[in-house]
Amino acid sequence: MNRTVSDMAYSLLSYALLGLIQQKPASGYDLRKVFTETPLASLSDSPGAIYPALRRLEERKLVTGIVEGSGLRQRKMLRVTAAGCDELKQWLKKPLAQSDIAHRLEELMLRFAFFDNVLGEESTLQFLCAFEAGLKIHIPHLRKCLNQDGPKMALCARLALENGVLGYEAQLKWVSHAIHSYKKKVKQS
Amino acid sequence: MNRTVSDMAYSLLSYALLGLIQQKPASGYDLRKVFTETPLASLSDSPGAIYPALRRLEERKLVTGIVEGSGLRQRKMLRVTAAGCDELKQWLKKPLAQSDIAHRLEELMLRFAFFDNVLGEESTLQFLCAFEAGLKIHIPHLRKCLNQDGPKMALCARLALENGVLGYEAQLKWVSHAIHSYKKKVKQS
DNA sequence: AGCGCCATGTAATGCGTTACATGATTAT
DNA sequence: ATAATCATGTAACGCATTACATGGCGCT
Repeated sequence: MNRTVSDMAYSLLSYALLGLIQQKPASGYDLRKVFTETPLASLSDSPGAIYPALRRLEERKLVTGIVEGSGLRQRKMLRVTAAGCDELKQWLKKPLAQSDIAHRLEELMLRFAFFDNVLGEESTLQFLCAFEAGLKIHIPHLRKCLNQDGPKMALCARLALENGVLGYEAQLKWVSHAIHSYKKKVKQS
Repeated sequence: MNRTVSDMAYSLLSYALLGLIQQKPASGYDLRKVFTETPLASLSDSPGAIYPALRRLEERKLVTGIVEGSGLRQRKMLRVTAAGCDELKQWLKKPLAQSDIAHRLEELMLRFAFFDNVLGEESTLQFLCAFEAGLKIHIPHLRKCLNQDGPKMALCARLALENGVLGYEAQLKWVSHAIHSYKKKVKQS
């Protein structure tokens, strides 16, 4: 997977939590519900994952928590610090590598979902165009694999590979739709 | 993610290795190359993941290794045992849950890619039909989210959600193509 | 009175990541 | 000769998983 420390200072879960808290201050319980109830996020909703991750974010001063305890029954509301917002922005701005397209599509989409109000219009369009360009390189490569090895492969294996190709082609359709939507919005503002 | 021990006795990587070894006896190095060079498998190709995983498979008697050492420069060729083949079959035969469709599509496709020569035609078609049925439940659910929350969401977040929906719709197209291909093959034999 | 939800955690365990290490063989 | 590839590992580390634990609150 060739991922070095500089690529990922924090875990995906941490970034997702950071992004959600940035959108709207929330408690650990709120965040858990996002992962259990909403379709986005195939991330862990278990308290054993979330609370330690939040503690780490707090230790590293990316978020701060204020206990909203009316008596007992306390709720710790978390909000991002300036450093946290900066760290999030760094993550979102990471240039997208071809290997991200080949192996980490979910991470790319998770990042993109947090672009609003953090990255500007220019960066967003840049991301989408880079994504489109990457897909246009990756898809022919996959098709070549399919044409070369497909006839030799057993049926299910070949169908699974075709599934991958069709998935990427759907991504390509999406990205041109996304670019169109985004440009329309830019013009309106 | 609600995954209990009975759901996943071994890691995804372990099953992928087991499946590949079942297809064709291989050395650790061969298996690494599969993960670095072929498009299928977003799994780790690092020796620190693969060799320990192979050792565990050997300890648990799911594979056996014979050292093919012409002098030095040894190569340990691994092949599945009867127990290993059985364990693989158990994994492949697991009934697919709705949560698999919502959160673990990659795992489903990985499983499907190993169906050839392990599961029969009936199980394979059953899997595809269950997958299709699951998608037909999941897609309207996602669409509903999009229609309800979409207007309230910021643009990138909404586009990311749309990306998910389009992805699942591509899956639905694929599955009907796959069922068609598979039925054609069954008739021929 | 008891059940389910709110709300936050901890402990043991297993596994993947990263980085390091070793040595043989083939190509240039 | 020396770089790249073959081939297999180990050690420290971080993090997710699983299961367990605690207690208040609201409803019936």
